[in-house]
Amino acid sequence: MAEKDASATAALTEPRCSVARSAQLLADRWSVLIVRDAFRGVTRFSDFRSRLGIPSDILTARLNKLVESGVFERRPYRDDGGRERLGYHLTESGRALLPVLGALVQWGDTYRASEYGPSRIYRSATTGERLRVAFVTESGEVIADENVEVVAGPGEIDDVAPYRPGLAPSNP
Amino acid sequence: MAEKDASATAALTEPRCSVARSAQLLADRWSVLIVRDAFRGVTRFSDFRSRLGIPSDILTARLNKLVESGVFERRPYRDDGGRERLGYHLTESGRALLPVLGALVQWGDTYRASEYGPSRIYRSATTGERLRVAFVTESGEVIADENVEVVAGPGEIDDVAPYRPGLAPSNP
DNA sequence: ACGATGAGTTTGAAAAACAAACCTATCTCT
DNA sequence: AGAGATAGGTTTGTTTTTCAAACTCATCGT
Repeated sequence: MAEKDASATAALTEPRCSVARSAQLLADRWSVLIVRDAFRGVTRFSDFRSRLGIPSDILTARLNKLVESGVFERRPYRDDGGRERLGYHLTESGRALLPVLGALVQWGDTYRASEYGPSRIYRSATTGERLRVAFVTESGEVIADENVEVVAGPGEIDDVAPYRPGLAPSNP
Repeated sequence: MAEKDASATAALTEPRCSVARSAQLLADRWSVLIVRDAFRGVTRFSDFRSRLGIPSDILTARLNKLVESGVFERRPYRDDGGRERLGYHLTESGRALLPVLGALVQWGDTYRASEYGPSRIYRSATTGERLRVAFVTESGEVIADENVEVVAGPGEIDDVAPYRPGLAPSNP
């Protein structure tokens, strides 16, 4: 209850590393699949439930967490001859997860390919061209992964080395 | 042991959806952080352990899983006056996860920003320009998320609608 | 009033994660 | 040769989380 507790909690639950913060929310067996299905147009509790085969208490818990963290918002809807209910819709923040899913799909299709071929294909809505996920500069130039380096930002606490693709990690 | 079992198992453990396959491997509390640290140059069991605060039995299990699935490979090393040991190094497949981490960082920095600023910054190794993750065509044109659509591929089993950014998911 | 339906809760059993102690092979030092 | 030291794990017993199945609750059309 004291401020000390609040900040101690924050230190534990709000790590400085974005990967850790994002992972805290998304890195469990179900959350990613829930978001994936949301991008496929699923909004209803019972649809998530039947498509994923997820226990309903877990679904409740995950949806609550995702709503609290602003990935989903609840929006009322009503079927003909039905009571008003709440559907789960991606917010702007939720829709911004598309590149995460895109990157995941791309990796899965490349390195853990299924015998059936890709199940989802990313295309330009305007030209229909096939898309992939890549690093780009602000001026729109595509940079190959081998030419990407990762360095410490202001939030970095760690004394760890930058990642440089040429210099293989630590012990070559 | 019969073929039937094998394929039934495959159906359960090797879903057609790349998101599901990738998530199966990476979407747990620790795997993402292990891979993140690997990109920061960590290779040793004890370094993963002390940096992450992960129980060692869990770390063993995760590293085994990641080695089995080809994200890491074990490589022997020897410190001065030490016995030979095995380090864990990202394979090509593991290094190909960089865009996944990049996308995750970008989302976290944007929608769940820490008060300290980003902890890791992605730059061009050649020009130093700041990078972001985006969808691009094969000819290198950057496509905004709003102009990305996702359609069923050959592996799709589902009768679900394509994702189109304009047409808000299902219940607008 | 009555049953149907969607969206959850509750309950008790099974699986996974956890912390801490322990083990093991090889090294250095004596 | 024997005594630590150390990295990299296993083992053990407890706590959390997940799971499946049953149950509740509010509201609808009949």
